[in-house]
Amino acid sequence: MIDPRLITLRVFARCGTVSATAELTGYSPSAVSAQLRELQRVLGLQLLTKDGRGVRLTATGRFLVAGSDTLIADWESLRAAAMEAGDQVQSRFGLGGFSTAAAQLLAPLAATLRSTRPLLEVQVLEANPARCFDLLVAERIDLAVIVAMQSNTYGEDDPRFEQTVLLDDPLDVIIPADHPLASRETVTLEELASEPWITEAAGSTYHSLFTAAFTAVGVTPRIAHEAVEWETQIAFVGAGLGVGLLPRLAPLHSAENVVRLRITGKGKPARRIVAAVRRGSITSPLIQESLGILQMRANKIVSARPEDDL
Amino acid sequence: MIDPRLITLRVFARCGTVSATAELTGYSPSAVSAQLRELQRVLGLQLLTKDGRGVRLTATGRFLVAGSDTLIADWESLRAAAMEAGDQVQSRFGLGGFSTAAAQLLAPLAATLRSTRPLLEVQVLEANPARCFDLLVAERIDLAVIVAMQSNTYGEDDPRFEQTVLLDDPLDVIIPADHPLASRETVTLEELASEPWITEAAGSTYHSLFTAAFTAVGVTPRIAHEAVEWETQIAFVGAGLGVGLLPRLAPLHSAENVVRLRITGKGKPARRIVAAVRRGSITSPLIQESLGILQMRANKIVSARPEDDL
DNA sequence: ATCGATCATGCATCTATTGTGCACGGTTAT
DNA sequence: ATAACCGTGCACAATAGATGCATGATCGAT
Repeated sequence: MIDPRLITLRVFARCGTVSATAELTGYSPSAVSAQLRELQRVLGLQLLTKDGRGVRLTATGRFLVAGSDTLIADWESLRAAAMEAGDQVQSRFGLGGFSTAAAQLLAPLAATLRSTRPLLEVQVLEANPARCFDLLVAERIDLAVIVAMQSNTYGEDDPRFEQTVLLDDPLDVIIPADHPLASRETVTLEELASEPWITEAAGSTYHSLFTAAFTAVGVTPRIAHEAVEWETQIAFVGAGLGVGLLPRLAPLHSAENVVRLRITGKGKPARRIVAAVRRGSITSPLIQESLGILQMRANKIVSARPEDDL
Repeated sequence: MIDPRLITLRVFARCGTVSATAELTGYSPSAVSAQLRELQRVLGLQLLTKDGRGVRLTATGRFLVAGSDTLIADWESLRAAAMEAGDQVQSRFGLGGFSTAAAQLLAPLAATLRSTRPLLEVQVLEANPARCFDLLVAERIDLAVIVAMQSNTYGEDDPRFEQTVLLDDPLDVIIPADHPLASRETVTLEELASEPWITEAAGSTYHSLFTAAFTAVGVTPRIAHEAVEWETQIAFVGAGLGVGLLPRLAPLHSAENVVRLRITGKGKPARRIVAAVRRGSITSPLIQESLGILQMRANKIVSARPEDDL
């Protein structure tokens, strides 16, 4: 309902370049350029200035973008209230999420929605957390499921988003099936301190989670191997190369030679899974229903494993 | 910046029929119909129902329209602030007003703006007060100058408009030049109680002003003739057919055989001239400038006449 | 300093949206 | 019953808007 050109401007304010804006919004760079030019013309305002080989927001532009936060939120709020009052939902619904979250939570959600609301057009986009927020601003998606990290999570008071904790996804240990501890039901990180560890590449989303878990118990683990995907990591463990941490949400499938154990003791690492929506839209019936489904699904998976796993 | 289809819906909410909405917005009825249909489709909401040979807002529709008031006001407010911050003004500016107000106040304003801001596209629409408010909602005009009446003025708290009093335009008496009182500078209504009066048709905008003036002094005037335009009324007075009331803003031009006298005594009738804008836009530089010009112009005219007149 | 990469924008082209005009069906009032 | 009115569907036209490529400008690296 808000002029798409203003949305484009807001996306530009986030990413700073026309090309990136084009990529995020799904337009071509020319279209973004034309839209921004047209926006300035119709408002009679100079919003952009040349800056090197790129363009940059003017003070007026920044002012407009900042002020538009409440405008967008108000619209979302109004739309949500109208949906609720009319007992109807929108025709399109975009979901975004990262890796395991997307696979384990979003896919079932999308499937459920498709069956309960056949005429609803559901679209799922896999994207990392930062991009998810961009996609929310760009209105490509309406709901994002992300792993909360200091780097990507926004404050409670961010005027653009509203976030609700879905669950704290505990990290389990995966060890080779022939490992001495494999028959145990739970372990502590201290017991595994001297093991060779398999983790993600330093700087990746989950690596900081890994280090945080061990600094909590005062142990410095030895990193033997690095993997990018969970599947790879699991395979490494299965091959006896070491042990690793695996979020409970991540499925083991029926990997041979690998056992999942719960962690006990004072170091109980977990990653926080958060749902983010555009501010104001949280009361929308479809969002509410989706959050319920996600939460139910998440709790079921977390409480079920590892007993029922494999 | 707000989707024009929502504006169309808001206009429809005011006037109730597609045809009237089309006339007000400048679209064809088919276009309005298509816009409303499209709006419902994209929102996934049913906003209209068939009602006899017309259509009517659903509860959801009314809800949406009511809620959109603040949205529009927020946008106007933001735009005004951005204009102010950027020290720039919009490229188009629509003015609306009624009869003498339009002629005496808006025309000079438009002329001034045209000269001081050559690249600003100024448009003036003559329309009665009620229509002016419709045109404001339809965003055909941005500023309206109207004569305040209980019937057309809206409360201070109306979420759609903001109104500021420009001036109280006093009513003068016009009498034939050969009338015994013609050499006087001021008269009271009581002195003219027995004169044959010339007024507007009963039920017209100014007729109630006429009656209100006399009820205030407890006199029941004899209405001899009725005219629709000021010019006609002045001609009647010039022909010696009676006396009449003329707002000071209305020019006598250099009508032969007619004299304008100020009214003294406890019955000092006046009509209130009000400027109305969409809520939120009042702080816009262009609006502020226009209000200043209008006020100055109005005060000059009111204080100058009738001495400098003819 | 040169070359390549990146970025924004203008232009020609095409597409798709959107408005118009007319005709039709349904409803109300005379 | 007839006429007036209202809203809507359809064919057509106009306009807005997106694309892809080319261009110019800037920055970084060799």
